[in-house]
Amino acid sequence: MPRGYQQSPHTRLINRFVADFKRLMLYIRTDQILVFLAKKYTLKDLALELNISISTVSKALNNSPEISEDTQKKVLALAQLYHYRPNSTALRLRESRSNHIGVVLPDLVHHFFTTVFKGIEEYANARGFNVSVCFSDDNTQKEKDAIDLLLDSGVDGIILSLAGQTQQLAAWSHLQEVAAQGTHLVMFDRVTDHVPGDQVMIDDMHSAYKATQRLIDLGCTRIALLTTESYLSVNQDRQSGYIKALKESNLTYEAQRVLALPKSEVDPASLRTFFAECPVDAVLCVNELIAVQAMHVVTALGKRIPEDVAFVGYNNGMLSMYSYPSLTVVDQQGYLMGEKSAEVLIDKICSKTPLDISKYVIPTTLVERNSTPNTRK
Amino acid sequence: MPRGYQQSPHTRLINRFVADFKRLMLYIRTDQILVFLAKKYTLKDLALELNISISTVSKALNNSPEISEDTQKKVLALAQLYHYRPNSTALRLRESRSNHIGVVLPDLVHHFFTTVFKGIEEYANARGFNVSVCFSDDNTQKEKDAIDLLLDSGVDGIILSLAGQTQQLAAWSHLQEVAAQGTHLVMFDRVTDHVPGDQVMIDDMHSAYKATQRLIDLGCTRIALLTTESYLSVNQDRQSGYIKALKESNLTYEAQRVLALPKSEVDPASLRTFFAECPVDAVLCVNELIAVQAMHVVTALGKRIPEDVAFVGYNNGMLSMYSYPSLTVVDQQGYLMGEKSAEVLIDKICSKTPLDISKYVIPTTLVERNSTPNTRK
DNA sequence: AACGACACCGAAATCGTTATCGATGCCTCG
DNA sequence: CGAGGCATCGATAACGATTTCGGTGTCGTT
Repeated sequence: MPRGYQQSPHTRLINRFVADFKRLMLYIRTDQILVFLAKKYTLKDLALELNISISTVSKALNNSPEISEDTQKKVLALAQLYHYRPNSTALRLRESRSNHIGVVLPDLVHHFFTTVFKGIEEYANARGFNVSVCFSDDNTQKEKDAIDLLLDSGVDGIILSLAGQTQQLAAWSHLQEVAAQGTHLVMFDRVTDHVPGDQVMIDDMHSAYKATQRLIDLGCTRIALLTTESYLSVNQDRQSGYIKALKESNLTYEAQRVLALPKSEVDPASLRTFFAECPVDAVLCVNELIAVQAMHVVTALGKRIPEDVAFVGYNNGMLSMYSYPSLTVVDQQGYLMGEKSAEVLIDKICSKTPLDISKYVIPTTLVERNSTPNTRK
Repeated sequence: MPRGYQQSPHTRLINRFVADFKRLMLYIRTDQILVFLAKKYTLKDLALELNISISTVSKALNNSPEISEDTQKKVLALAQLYHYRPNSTALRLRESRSNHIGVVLPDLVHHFFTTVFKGIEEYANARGFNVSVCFSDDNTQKEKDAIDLLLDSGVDGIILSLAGQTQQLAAWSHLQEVAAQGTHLVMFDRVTDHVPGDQVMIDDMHSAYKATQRLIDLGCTRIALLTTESYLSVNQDRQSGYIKALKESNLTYEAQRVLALPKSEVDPASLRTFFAECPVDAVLCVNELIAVQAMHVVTALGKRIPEDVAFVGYNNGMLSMYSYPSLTVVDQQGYLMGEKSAEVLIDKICSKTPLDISKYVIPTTLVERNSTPNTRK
């Protein structure tokens, strides 16, 4: 026997019998062909069965030139027969990379986050990365738990949009922990400078400015703003843009035309009193959910959209598309934002030299539909 | 020196200096405090620094009784200082469990899948499991790729809802591969018996039967069905339920009152011709997207909802809630379905003895809103 | 004084994989 | 016939953590 000089042939034979016997026992015990087949095969199993060493099997499967064609064929055949897949955990341990990123989202009911996530997922998958998701429900404690879970699961990086409460409380310690673990962080949409990490966002101020400007161009002069309570930085920026556009056109900014709703739910009654007391000819809403509900209220008050009141919202989602009338919106291009976030993160993970922290601004577009007139009144 | 009899004190000292030196070099090279701190600390690092063995550090961190209080305090202090976290990959390799499940969804634009996913995610997180998501876009090849990615990433189990194309082509091999890998599989909503795995679903036939029955009770006699092209088993079942209810009430089932739309997009023109040519007093739609669009068309034709035409849809989503009029729907209780799927899967993963394959039926409810009259006509 | 119990700690195996470094024959060439 | 090259393969370390087992010194008991 030409092989087997380093380990006695007898040992090999015995080992093989032991392996076979174990499988047989497993088979008999469960009495199910499927479970029998479902054993996770390792290099060791293949090696024992073929009576060659683990290294040889590994090299054969990896197309190493130092393995004879004959051996390689045998190995490949057996591997295929047993549906062998390398144990990814072992690989990760060696490579000390998991090809795995985590995403923390405030929620998933908003169409915006759904599309961002889609962008992240598709880009990451295309580069062979797995994506785990957690939700913060705009709650700081849940955000912390989510980050802990992701860090403990060994992700290479995290993409996150800040929970509302976190921005409100300015509680950054759980996020700084991410950097302390040497895990890369990318924030999108709701970002902060208090935590080291890249930022991907839209220019909220400018987009609101442009949307308001468009309403003014269409002949509107009494423009309302429906926003949420102020702790979300993006909404503050949008309000700034709204005010800037008004001032530039010499329209007075009246605080009574701004309604800040509690984020959790929209109260139709407060909308009714607002629109009843405050005559307006246009409304800018910081999301589509508020917009469609406001449109219902305004319609119920006997006003026509867009002739009497024009509406512009944010988020190019299903509600905007299929509302009646369909809603003109600022498209935040969530898909692009997701793609960019994933790209930035994965580039960082893959690069050896540390890259600088940077900020990216995704352009927005105004999608005009039937809630705004197509010509100046 | 009481300790150090197994390894010479000199070796220890040298090792510690080497460790310190390496860290120093890293520090100088990157010139960033943060990166300096961001080094991933291992048990080895702590052990070198404290001049004790790796085993001792491990036992100290795990509250082993055989470690002196003194030593444990020192270890814990250093671990905290360096933000030590055990390397999860190494743990997984030992435990041969990843505490990680994968989810494959046809898409995320449908509110239904969003809620199911939320249910899965929250339940899994509560039990310390990570959740990775992939999308099939109703495409068999992408479904296969997604499963490959998940299997390669070493998930303990997979939750999936079949891609439309997969059901159409009856292509099951990539799903059987999951079982062959010894990975547990749970299917929800769109399920099949051709693949070994648990099933969580609603009783589509019965829910459509009940919805149709309700319309009949409200005095409707000419009830239309808007469905998608037939390869989705759930929609076939719903059609059966619809037909059954008609027959039981001695209403004739007329094929012309059933419109099967291509899944990709709803063509308003075909809806217009359908409603123009086919006088109906009620419509059952297999999802909310079709329903709201049909409502727009019917409204445009001058009919009133619900007085002239009543509408019932599926999926209790944002569109149903905020459409005008708001839509009566069959609530599939996506959240419950997600929770149940995750529960079944994780129970299987955690149990040592193989459990039998089983099917679970989640009850549906009819959420009545303004698209159906509240009393009999 | 000798022996055993006990407290405390370290070495080594293990999980599955890859990469490095030998090691073995065989063949060829001088 | 011996040396060296080549083709082919195996042993081993390493990744980071846990756990079993064994070892050391101390102290108390007889």
